[in-house]
Amino acid sequence: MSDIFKNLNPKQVEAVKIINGPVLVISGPGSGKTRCLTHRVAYLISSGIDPNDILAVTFTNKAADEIKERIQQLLKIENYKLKIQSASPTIGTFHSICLRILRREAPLLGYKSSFTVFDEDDRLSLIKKVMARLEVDAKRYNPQIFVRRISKLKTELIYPENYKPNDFFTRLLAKIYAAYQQDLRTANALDFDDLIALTVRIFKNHPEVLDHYQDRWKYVLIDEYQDTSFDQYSLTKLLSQKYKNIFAIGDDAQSIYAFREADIRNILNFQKDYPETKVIFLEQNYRSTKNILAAAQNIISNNQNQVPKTLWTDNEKGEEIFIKEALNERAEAGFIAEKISEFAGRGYDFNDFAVLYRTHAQSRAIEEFFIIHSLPYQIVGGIKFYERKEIKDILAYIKVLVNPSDMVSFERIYNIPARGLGKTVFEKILNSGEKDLIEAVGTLADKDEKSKQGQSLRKFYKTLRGLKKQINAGIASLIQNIIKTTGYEEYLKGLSASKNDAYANFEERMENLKELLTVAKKYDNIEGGGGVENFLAEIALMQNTDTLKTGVKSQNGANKKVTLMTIHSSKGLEFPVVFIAGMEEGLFPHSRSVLDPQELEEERRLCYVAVTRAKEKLILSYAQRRNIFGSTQMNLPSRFIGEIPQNTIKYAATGIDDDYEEKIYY
DNA sequence: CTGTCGTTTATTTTT
DNA sequence: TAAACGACAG
Repeated sequence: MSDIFKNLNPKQVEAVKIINGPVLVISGPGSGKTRCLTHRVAYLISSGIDPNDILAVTFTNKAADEIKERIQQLLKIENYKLKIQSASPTIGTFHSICLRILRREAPLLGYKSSFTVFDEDDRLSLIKKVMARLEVDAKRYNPQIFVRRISKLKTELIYPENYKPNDFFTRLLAKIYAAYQQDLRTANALDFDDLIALTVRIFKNHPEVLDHYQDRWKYVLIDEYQDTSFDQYSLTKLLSQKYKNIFAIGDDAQSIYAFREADIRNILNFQKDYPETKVIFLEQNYRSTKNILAAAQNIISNNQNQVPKTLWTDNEKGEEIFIKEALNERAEAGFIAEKISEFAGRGYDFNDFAVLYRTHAQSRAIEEFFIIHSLPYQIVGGIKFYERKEIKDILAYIKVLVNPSDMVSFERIYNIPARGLGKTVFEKILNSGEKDLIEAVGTLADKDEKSKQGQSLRKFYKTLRGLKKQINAGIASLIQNIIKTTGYEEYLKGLSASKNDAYANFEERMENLKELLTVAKKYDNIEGGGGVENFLAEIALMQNTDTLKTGVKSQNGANKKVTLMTIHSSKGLEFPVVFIAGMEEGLFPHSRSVLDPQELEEERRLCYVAVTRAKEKLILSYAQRRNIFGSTQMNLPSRFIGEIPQNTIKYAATGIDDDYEEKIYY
């Protein structure tokens, strides 16, 4: 029993031990948030609570996996006498948990349980289609605007039937929204926002269903509560309404996703929602030096909208925060590269370094200088595995086989590989009135047996029918069959042969398909894996290969790399040495945010997140001039620099060794 | 279908 | 500046 508390400080113990009633844990950066959460779950189980009664919700798959793993380890150590062998708590992302609920309950809303999940791409394609149909000029109105607005409405739980437009644009939006939602229905598909919002709708409209899930999960834990949006907030509130055993953990100061509808008020108002709440502050920081922590603290203290708290640490004072003024972004990049080379010789590995920036565009200059200095690096946030064409193509085939009403996926594949079918035929198939698009192909083929096109249709029909039969024969073999019977490999060969497609070479694409096969095989091997539908859905809810490859990452130092990424993607991570580049007014805080006090506060939180990633060394830099969209801008140093206490700062010498441009071009 | 040309637009993105 | 997209010609 005692092992659960062994590595916890008194505050953490307190948070872990309160079993009943609402608990809010405000957990500062580096204060052991995940530890607190996982130990709490372990403690609940050790106190005799049925693991089945526990639900833990996270935002990312990565977080869910980490929590699962750590709980398992804890329970192994504790070696409980309990039934934990057979039962385990439910741990997953908001989306995956709602997916599971909807697989059972979607018929209540008139969707088939086998519904497809549309990802970001599918959703955009569908919006474009809708706009074309309604003759909305895509030049005048960027389709993305509608995607965003609709997404926003859904997180506010507003659907077309209760949306009240009030001017020309919103009337247009309402029209598109209604058509889009209708099309989703026709396709028997849900988008990401639907997963949450429709679950909430079911809970609201069907009290008996809500009651069932309230009893199913009597203990609800939510990670990163500051990042919840209104729909997610509503969901957790409904779920925990009956037993009120809600445990929310997070840090208002690290709320940086307002632009994705995260609403900081959810955490700020938690006590209003649950008057019985016990609030616990985790303020001891185990990560950073005193200097770094002081800097972070001073920066964030300039925000009005926050829960007051005082972080402290037993760590040593550490070095001063290093600030470098560079002539331009190239000089800045050169400085960072040289510093890393210098430190790397003194006991640091390359993966001890992170270079953080506000915008992706900043990575280019840095990258260039890393190459010049032969520094190994990786950029986080590049092309996502599942967004690659070859992966999307094959998945689209599977989607059509599973859900022949999915016109978005069908549109993707009807002429890939090229089989002489054009847009006109596609429209015909779509407007045939047949719900099953595969059958529509067959019917159309029957109509004209003779023509070249008719024969092509017949062949396509046969291919799809043949594949459909193998749908339950294992996902891996299904994929192999798709590649074989459609001639996809030859198609890829042809693609890479056309000179324009330089970077997407054949071998690389085949490698990616192999990777997909590996995932599929893994999935096939899970007993009761839930079949193709769930394979597709889970993939839709998963972004990077990294998520899949955890554990494969080499630990042996063979390929240690400096990490380059946006501050947003650095949340939750830590590094011994952190560089924050582009500390300039207009860039950070971003010019789009400086006018609105709310947005400025979010930028400040972003800065707080960035600074608190650092364990030992923190190096900030800014450029006097920066090339931005072709023209040179002169920016003042970021106001955030001025919010750091002077006695923790050391300014680097400027001027003398700044001529990096000369160094390259002489 | 493919390539070219002009136009547009450039913050962050857990699902 | 440059890259991404869409229109349109071949």
